[in-house]
Amino acid sequence: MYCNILITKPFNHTFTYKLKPHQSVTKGNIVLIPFGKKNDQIGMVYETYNSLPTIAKNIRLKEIKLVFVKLCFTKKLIEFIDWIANYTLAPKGMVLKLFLVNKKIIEHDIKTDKIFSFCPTNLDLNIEQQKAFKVIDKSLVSKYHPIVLEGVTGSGKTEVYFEAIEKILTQKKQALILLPEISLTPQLEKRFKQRFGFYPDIWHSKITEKNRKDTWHRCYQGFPMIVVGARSSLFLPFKNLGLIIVDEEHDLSFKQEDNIRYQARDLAIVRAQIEKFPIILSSATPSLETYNNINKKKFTHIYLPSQFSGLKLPDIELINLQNEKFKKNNWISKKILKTIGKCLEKGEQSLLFLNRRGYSPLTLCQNCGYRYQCNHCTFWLVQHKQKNRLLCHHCGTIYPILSECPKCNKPDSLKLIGPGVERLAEELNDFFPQHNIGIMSSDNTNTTNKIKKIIHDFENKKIDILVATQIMAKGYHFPNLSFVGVIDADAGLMGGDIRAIERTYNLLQQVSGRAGRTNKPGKVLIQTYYPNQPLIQSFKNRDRKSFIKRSLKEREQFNIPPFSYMTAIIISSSSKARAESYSNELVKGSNLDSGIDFLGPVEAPLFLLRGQYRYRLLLKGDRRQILNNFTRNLIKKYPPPSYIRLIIDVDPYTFV
DNA sequence: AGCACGCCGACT
DNA sequence: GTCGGCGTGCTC
Repeated sequence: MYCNILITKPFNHTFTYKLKPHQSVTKGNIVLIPFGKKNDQIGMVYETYNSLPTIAKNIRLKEIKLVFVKLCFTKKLIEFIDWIANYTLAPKGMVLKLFLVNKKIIEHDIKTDKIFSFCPTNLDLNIEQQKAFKVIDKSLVSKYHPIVLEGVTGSGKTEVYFEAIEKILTQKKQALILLPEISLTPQLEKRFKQRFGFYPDIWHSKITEKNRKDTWHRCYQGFPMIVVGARSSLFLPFKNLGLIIVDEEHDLSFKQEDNIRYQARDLAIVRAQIEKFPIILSSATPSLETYNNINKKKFTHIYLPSQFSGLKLPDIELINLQNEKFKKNNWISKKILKTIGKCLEKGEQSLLFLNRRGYSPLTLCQNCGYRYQCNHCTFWLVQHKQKNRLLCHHCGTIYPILSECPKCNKPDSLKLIGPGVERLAEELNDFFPQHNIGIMSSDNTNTTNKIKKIIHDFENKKIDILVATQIMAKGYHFPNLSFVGVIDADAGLMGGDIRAIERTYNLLQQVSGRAGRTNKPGKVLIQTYYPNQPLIQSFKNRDRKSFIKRSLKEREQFNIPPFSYMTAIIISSSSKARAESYSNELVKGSNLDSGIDFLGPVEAPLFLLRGQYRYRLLLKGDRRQILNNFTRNLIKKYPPPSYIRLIIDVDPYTFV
């Protein structure tokens, strides 16, 4: 007997192997095989033959080393793998690798000593929540359309989907809650425990090897369980999955941008379709794509109004920076300072939001104008005062802070342009020296203990004013926070990136949602140079509907997603000339009558990244399948030489 | 993706 | 002389 095996390496094709006399396999079996110099690589049986297949005539076939008899992927799971590879244009072997993770997990021997015990509880939902749950409940049995659960922060979306999970638990099935970021898991874990009395399984890149093995195998065995996880948990081998929740559906982190490129939320919808179970997309600010699907009646829409939760929405006010006179190296307006002062008097906390890490985003020489730039990337270096260094936020390279200009050698000539969170904290300190000012950014929240400490300090009023980046915009609940100041609402509106506008809107909404959540309404002040900008206006008037409507209309006019399909091809090489000439070859080689629009090649936004020169091509078409076939044929016709690295990004998030 | 083979520069 | 840089090609 012979079989073709898909290996967890970047191949689209299978490799043929011989079976040992006593072995037998079926499609989906996980096996250990010799491959190249290694003699124990993991793979999956993809086709089986009773006699030698013709393709493998001139090759010395190797034998399968070991068949994991207990491990066999189902037809539906293989269908899902094939679908992902076909859609994302990633090598099938790499897609398989997402599911098989690593050898240690596969080889782990399975023991089920855990006992599943769960007592249903009856929880009080308010009228609106009950109404919402009724819609979900109906689809839990009859199903099919993905359900969008929309409601502002604090309106009780979690309680509603917990109710659905309870139902899944009583049916002894499995459910998955997908979160956009690891940092959100502890919060949800805690709430879950409070609600259900036991902890869910956690799955993301930082869990321990033991938990990883345990969770993977219990998923595979179909043990009743709830998994809370980041993107990668979508690739767990659930045998008995009955529901997926995608929390913070709109979050751009669901789009994986390194390694294999995929949109976890979109793939979750596909998995639900293939395996025939319901899926709930939960968000305070559903994405444009999702709204479009609601409009087209592909998704069911549930809206949770906030007024039933006793929640008071904060008062939003704009500050026109054009009328503001700032002292040198000051960025906080008088009105914000005054409001913070009032809060401090009342013993309430404030938060300043600026989405910029470090002390200063740009350093230049006052004498010769030299700008500090990363040696490997087209990117300014960011000054970090706390860690006393310059840092490239793209590749992470650390540079020392020099006392003189590296170009003209003039001492003490360096000037720091613009603020980061560290610098704002310094400014605040000048005004409120007797109060505690905290900083929260990815630089000081990179371990769970550090996060816990900051959250704890803020909750216990050891911090009076917190200066934070977007890292705090998600999920945290600070009961005594009554004021939020946005330092630069205009950041992210420039640069022609259409998604940036949507992102800014969401960020503003999330950030201002932090203000005054318990019984007293909060205050939000927003600094902007463009108070009449449509986005700013619709945000101030809480008119997200018209914002969405206008954005969708714009996209329809320009025929961009979700009204067309795009694929980006990123061509990179350490040689600029080689990258350029291969890019041109691709463009010349493409048939102009194909109905596919071709843009580029252009220098990628980060032209030099980690020492690689990068060009971008953008393909646009009306149908995904046609566009994908076109892309596949193009690459087949012009296979990249080994000195060129190709990244194919299906549904790219930046259209530059 | 790994890994080995092989061809060039710069060290004891 | 050789150590090691990475460009190139192969894996049933």
